[in-house]
Amino acid sequence: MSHSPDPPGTRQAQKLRTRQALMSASLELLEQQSLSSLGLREVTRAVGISPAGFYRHFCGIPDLGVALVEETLGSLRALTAAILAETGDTERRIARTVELIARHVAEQPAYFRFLVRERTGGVAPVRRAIATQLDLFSEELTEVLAAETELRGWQPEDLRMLAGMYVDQMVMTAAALLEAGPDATEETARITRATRRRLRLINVGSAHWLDEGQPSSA
Amino acid sequence: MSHSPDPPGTRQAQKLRTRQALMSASLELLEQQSLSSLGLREVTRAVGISPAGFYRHFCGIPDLGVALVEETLGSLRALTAAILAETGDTERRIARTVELIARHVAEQPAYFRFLVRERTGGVAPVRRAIATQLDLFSEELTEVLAAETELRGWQPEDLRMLAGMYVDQMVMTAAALLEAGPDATEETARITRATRRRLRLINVGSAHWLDEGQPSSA
DNA sequence: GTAGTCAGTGAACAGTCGTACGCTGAAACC
DNA sequence: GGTTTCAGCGTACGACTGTTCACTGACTAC
Repeated sequence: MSHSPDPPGTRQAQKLRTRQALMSASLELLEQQSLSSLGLREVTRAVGISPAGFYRHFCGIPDLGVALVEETLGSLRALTAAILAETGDTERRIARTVELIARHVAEQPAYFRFLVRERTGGVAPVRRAIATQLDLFSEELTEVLAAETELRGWQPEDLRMLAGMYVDQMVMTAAALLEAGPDATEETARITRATRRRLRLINVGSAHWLDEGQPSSA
Repeated sequence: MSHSPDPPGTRQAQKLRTRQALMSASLELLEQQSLSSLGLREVTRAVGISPAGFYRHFCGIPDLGVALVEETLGSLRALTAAILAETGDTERRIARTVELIARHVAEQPAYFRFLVRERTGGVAPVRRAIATQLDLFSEELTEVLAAETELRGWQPEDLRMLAGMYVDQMVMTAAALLEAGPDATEETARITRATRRRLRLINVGSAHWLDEGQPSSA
């Protein structure tokens, strides 16, 4: 029997699979607690490997946390890319943006919950990793905004400020939606409505920023 | 010796003092971790009482957390009262508001760190308690805004939205200042500058809200 | 085919954890 | 005065924690 001697790369593939299992199991456990209280044994038990096996993949829970940040990045990238691809008039873009946030949060609640919770959590390296990523998105958004015709003539620092407000608004909306839970349709509607209103206010503010927003005119 | 038989109420006073010690010790320990990983023994050890003694004051760590929320309220009340008492033109009020936030956070970092961290932390009752309090502040602020002459003619829901933005902006600023640390004067200046800019944008937005902010005009 | 690599094991380590029990001694009460 | 109350103690319990070590056995490379 010329059975192929197991597909090549079986070794490394299996290792990756276990690593992935550790991460997604952690993500599940983290829905009800925070990273600083997550136990190493708790994770390995959920995956079905021995505690010692954990160290073949991570040198500790904080390390796993940082890895989770990087994985979570995927969800965030997909969301922001979808938002930035949005076209149409302002009101339509606001509606679609909020819609997109709500859908992504509903589809991948664990990722967003992790980000929102550990952004201010008790594990410094994870906090830093999340902050770095959000800053990165903010910078990307700044560049996109710089190309916007409505924002012609804006100072770079003002553009950064505006981008930061959008990013923070996204995070806060995600946090509120998660807190409401998946079945609270009425509360969810309330949150998305409030977010649309906020984005509208920010847009009105930017429309008149150059008229009276700069302190130099004082 | 007609020594007074100890001031009356010694018993209750001592109990209160121990309770207070438990709470402030917890607050200190929480600067480096989150509530869901805070150990009961860890707290009693810091205070110098036996683990069993803890139960004379709280029925568990989550209970202590909720009590901490109520205590923390004092700091928040002082801050918001100071902000609301501010007068003068818009730009001056913005500057003073941000100044006040920075000072309060610098003077009572532990309280604000606790609020910011546990607002999205892993302990549901504490999360709810903080959300309730922040909602309360938001409502109070809504009523104050309703009396503002510049906001005459605003819909109640729009006022609530604006108040919510201010509150969230406060929380986010506090979070950023805490993350920077007390000695990062340059970073602190950067943060306060950015916050002033944001508040300015919100103000410009509200100044033109009635002109074009309402979706009914579409 | 044979030697080497290495993901995962299983046992043991010294701690820590939350909780329960009955006790003590001082404050509070009548 | 005597009696009651009760904050805090000491001890003990079983369960759980992170980390280490030498090990096995399936995969890989030559």
